Amino acid sequence: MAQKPSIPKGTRDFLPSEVARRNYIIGIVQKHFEAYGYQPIETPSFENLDTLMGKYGEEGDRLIFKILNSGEFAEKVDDAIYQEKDSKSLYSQISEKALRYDLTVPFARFVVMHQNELQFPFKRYQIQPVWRADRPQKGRFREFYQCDADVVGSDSLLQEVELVQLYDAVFTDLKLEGVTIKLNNRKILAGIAEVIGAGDKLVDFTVALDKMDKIGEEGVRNEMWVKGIPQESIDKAQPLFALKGSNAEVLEQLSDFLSSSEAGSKGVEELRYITGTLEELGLDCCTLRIDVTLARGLNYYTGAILEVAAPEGVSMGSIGGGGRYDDLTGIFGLKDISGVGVSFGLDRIYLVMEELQLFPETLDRALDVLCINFGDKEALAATKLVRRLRSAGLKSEVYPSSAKIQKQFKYADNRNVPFVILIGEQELKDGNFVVKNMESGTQQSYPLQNPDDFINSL
RNA sequence: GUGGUUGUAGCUCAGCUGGUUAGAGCGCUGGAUUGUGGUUCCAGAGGUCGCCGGUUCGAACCCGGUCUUCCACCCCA
Repeated sequence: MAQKPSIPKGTRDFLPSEVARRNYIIGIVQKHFEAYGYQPIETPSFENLDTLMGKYGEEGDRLIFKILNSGEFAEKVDDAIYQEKDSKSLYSQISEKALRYDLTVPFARFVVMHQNELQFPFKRYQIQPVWRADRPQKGRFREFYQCDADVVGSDSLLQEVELVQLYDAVFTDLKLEGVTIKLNNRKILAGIAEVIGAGDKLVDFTVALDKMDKIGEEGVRNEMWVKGIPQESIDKAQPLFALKGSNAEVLEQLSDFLSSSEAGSKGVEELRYITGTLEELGLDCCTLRIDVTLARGLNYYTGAILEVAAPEGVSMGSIGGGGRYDDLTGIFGLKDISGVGVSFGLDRIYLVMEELQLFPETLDRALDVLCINFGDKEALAATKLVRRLRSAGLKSEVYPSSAKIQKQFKYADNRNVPFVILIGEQELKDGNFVVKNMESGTQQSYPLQNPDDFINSL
């Protein structure tokens, strides 16, 4: 009995037209990565489990796909641990590898391992799939692509400026207008927590603040209270809810609010430089907005935090994110290397572009020319012609059998082929081939010996 | 991980309080049209109603489980 085929939850097959569209996005992203001086690298699909564990927080650990050890792994499990039924202590006994969860941590590992072969500052880009054992939703898959650009070995804020420009360049090229790049700084968040006297609750504080968009001021205050942040501190945070105006004005208000915090002031100073410089340079299609409620991002970020929101009206989570991490390589034994990078969420950008119908129609064109097959002799002549068309860069083929002309034309139509070439008995005798323009329906003949006129007419 | 939601032809979906051979549109195949597609007309093929089990004389429909889809949490691209 044939079993009904299926693929695992949260994974997808891609049809030719989908691959064409994905490659269109990847091509543009890659082009700009290289224009900004980033070099490509690749890392394995799976890493040692302990390379990944503990780098993404407790929630992240849960979402890492663990790979079961090979062989008789069950025999090696400690009886006591087995009896405890505690998954966490079992991991180390039955799994020592895991699918990569993002591209940043493997990159940090890569930098440490290859530090003597790299020229610092090192700028790399990487476009590869990652896996998360998440529960799928719209725009959320268990296997998806990230397109990352990071630079390590430079603590210059010019890098942050360039990364925002990079975002802008890519989205402009994709014609994806109305994208908002949200900017914040971990130091500002730390400073706020410090100023209001909730320094020990930094994580709970920022997680609550991050929900501002969703649950509003009242909800945020409530969530903070539930998490055990003193009412007095929550009241002190009041000015944050009232931040208004341009980026410069928001920074002015923040600067006052954080004047007593060294870290906070530093964070304000950094954002002032970044936004000021970008103001001078200008952005083509993106809006840069300082957003103190932006707290997301993995917990290794230490400076700037970036998140990219899809154009208004499109319901989609962030389509990109990034930030600065001062000590990610430190975990692997290489101190004092600062890194900063951004990520493009290919799959979500795809969905947004699809919804806004931003893909060029020509992407569907997988074939430029189809030659009708009239029989062995005619097909041979067609094959000779096709060879010349191919070397001229035209995607061409001869229909493989002398099926009904009607059927062959229908095939051409379904494949969106713009030109159909006919070489039948008559054409062969005259030494011609007839080109039919499928859109206009007009036909024109050219000499078989010299197809250049046709090629040049395209 | 928690709560909900969805599944019927290749696709989009009908299918009444359970009742006999499960329907439509689009698509597909063939013909009208022996060297011309997209329009039109005619004909045809295609379904273990996600899967497993239960209730019932009888289940696409009711119940349980499971897988999948999507959604809200959680978290994130």
